[in-house]
Amino acid sequence: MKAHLTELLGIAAKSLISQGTDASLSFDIQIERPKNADHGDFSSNLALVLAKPLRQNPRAIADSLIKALPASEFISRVEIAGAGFINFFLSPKARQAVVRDILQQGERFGWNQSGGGRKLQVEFVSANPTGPLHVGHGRGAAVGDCLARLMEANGWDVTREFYYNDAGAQIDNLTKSVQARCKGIDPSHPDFPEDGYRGEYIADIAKAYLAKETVVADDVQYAASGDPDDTESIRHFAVAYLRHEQDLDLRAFQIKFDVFSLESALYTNGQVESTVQALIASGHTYEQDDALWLRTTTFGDDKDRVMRKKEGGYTYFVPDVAYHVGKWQRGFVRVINEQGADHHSTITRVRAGLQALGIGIPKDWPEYVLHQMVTVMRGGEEVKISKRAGSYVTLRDLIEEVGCDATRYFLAARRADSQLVFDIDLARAQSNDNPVYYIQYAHARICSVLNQWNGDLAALASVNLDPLQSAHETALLKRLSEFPELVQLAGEELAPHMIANYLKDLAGELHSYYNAEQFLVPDESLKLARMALIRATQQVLRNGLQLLGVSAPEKM
RNA sequence: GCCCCCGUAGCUCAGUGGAUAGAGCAUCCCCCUCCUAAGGGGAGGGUCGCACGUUCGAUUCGUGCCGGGGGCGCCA
Repeated sequence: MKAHLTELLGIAAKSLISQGTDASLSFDIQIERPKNADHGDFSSNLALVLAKPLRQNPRAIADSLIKALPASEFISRVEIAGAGFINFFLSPKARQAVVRDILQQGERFGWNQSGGGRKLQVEFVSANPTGPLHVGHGRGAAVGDCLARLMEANGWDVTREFYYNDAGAQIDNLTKSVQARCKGIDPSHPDFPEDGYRGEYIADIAKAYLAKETVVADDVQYAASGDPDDTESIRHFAVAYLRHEQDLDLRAFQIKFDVFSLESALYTNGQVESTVQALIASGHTYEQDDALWLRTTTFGDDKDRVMRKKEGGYTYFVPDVAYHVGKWQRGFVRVINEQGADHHSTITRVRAGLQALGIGIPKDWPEYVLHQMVTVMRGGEEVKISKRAGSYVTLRDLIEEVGCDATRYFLAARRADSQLVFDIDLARAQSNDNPVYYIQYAHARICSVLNQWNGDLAALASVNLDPLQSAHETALLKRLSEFPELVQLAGEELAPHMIANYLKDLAGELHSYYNAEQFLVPDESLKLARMALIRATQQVLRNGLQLLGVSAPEKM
C-alpha cells in the first residue's frame, strides 16, 4: 500500500513540478502511518517538503497534489490537514484484505525474507561457569532468545550460541574456593581466597566433590576424585557441576542453544596460538616491558592492549579474537553478541583484533546488543546480586516465583539499553497485573468465542469481509496490518521489545472491541466476518507471543 | 579526566523529524440478566532534565551543561 501511494504521489508531484519553472527538482516521498486515526490510514508530508523549493504555501501545494492524484480503488478519500499533510483514507476493501492474508499465511504471517536465508549467529548468556545464572543473565537470555526468533522471522538462518569462559583467572578462583570449602575453610576464615566465591553453592559443590559424585552436563560427564589436594579434578568437577546447574536454569527458562563453545577448546585446538601468530605476522604487534602488545590504537582504541602478559598467558581478548575468527570461518554473515553493558570495552578490542588480521572482516562485525543493569527490588529494598558476596537472586528463583512467561516478558519488554527495575514483590503478589496476562487473556477470549461458535475455521479464509466497517473493527484491522512492518523494523533495530509493546496495543484493541460488540450475532454474514477477524487477531497474537517465547494459552 | 547508556505523568515505562506526547500501576467515578470483569468506558495528573543550535516543523538530530548508572586491569 505504501508503494502504491508513493507511486500515485510521484505522478501527481511530477505533473505539478513540470508546470513550474524548476523541472529538475528532486524530492523524497515519505509515507507514514499517523498515530491518530483521525489523520487517516497513511499520510505524507510531501507538500511540506516542497513548500520551500517551490516557494508556495504548503496547503496550496497539497491541494494541487490531491487534484493531480490518479484515482485508486484502494483509496476512499484524501484530505489536507494541519500545516499541509496529505491524509489518505483507505477503502473498506483495502483495509479488510489483511484478514485474508493472515488466514492464508497462518503462523508465517509477518515473516519476511530480508535475511535471504543467510547465516546469522546470536551469541548470548555466555556466563562464566562460576555460579548459577542470576537475573542479569536472565535479561540476556530473554533478549537474546527473542532476537534469535525475530531474526528467523526476518529470513535469517539463525544459530544460537553460548560461549563458556572455562579458562583463565576466574576459574582458578572458583577452583581455590571449592578447594577451601573441601578443607573446611569457610568464607569468614582469613585463609579463604581473597577473590574467592563466597556463595553457599560453593559448599554444595565441595560436598558433592568429596562424595565422589559424577555430574552430567549437556555434553560432558565428569566423576570427582574426591581428593581435596587434586586441583585439576576439583577444577573439572566444579566447572562441570556449574555447567549442569546452568543447563537446568536455561531449561527452566525454555531456552535452547544450538552450539556451546568452550574457551578451553580454543587453546587445545591451537586456534589461540594460530591467531597470535597471524597477528604478529600482520605487523600490528610489538614487545614492550616483557609483554606482547597489539596496536589497537590503529583501529580506534584509546590505548594499545596487552596480548601476552609479563608472567606468560594471554589476556582475555586474545581468545575472544580467536573465537570470532572461528565464527567468521564458520560463515556467519552477521554475528550479534548480546551481552551486559559492562562488556562495552571489549567491542573496540575484539573488532580491532579482527581488523588487524586483515582477512576481510567488515569493521562493524560482530554487532553488539548490550543490555543495561537489572536492579532487583524485594521488600522495597535493592537486592544486591554479587556472586562473591554470596547473596543474589537466581534466575531459577525468579522463574519459580513469577513463572516463565511473565519473567520472559518482563525481561524482554523493555529496551535493552535502559536500566531495568525488577520488583519481585510486585511481580509475585500482583502477577495478574502483569501485561503478559493481558495479552494472553485476549488470546484465550478469542479461543473461547471460536469454540462456542464451533464453525468451520478453514472456511473463514473466504468469507465476505464487507460487514467489517465499525470504528473498532477498523482500528483492529489497521493494527493487524501493521504487524509485518513491525517485525521488519524490530529486526532492523535489533529491538525485540517493540514486539511486546505491539502485542499490548493489539490486545487492548481486541478487549475494547470485545466489550463494545457482540461477536456471535444472529446476522450470519456479520457473524462470519467477525469470526474471521477475531481468528486473524488470534493468529497475530500467537505469532507475536511466539517471537517472545511466551505461550498462548487457550484457557485462563 | 575519558568512553558508553539513561533522564518523558506520583511510580514503571512506550514513543528514533510531524499534527492535541501515550499505556500500565496508583487515585476517583461508571459498566456483568449479555461470547471469560485476568475485561471495558471515563476523570484528574506533563516547563518531554536545562540551554543554545539545525529544520517549514525537535521529546526525537547536533553541541554544551546538570543529574543517575556502567566501564576505563598484564580480570573475564
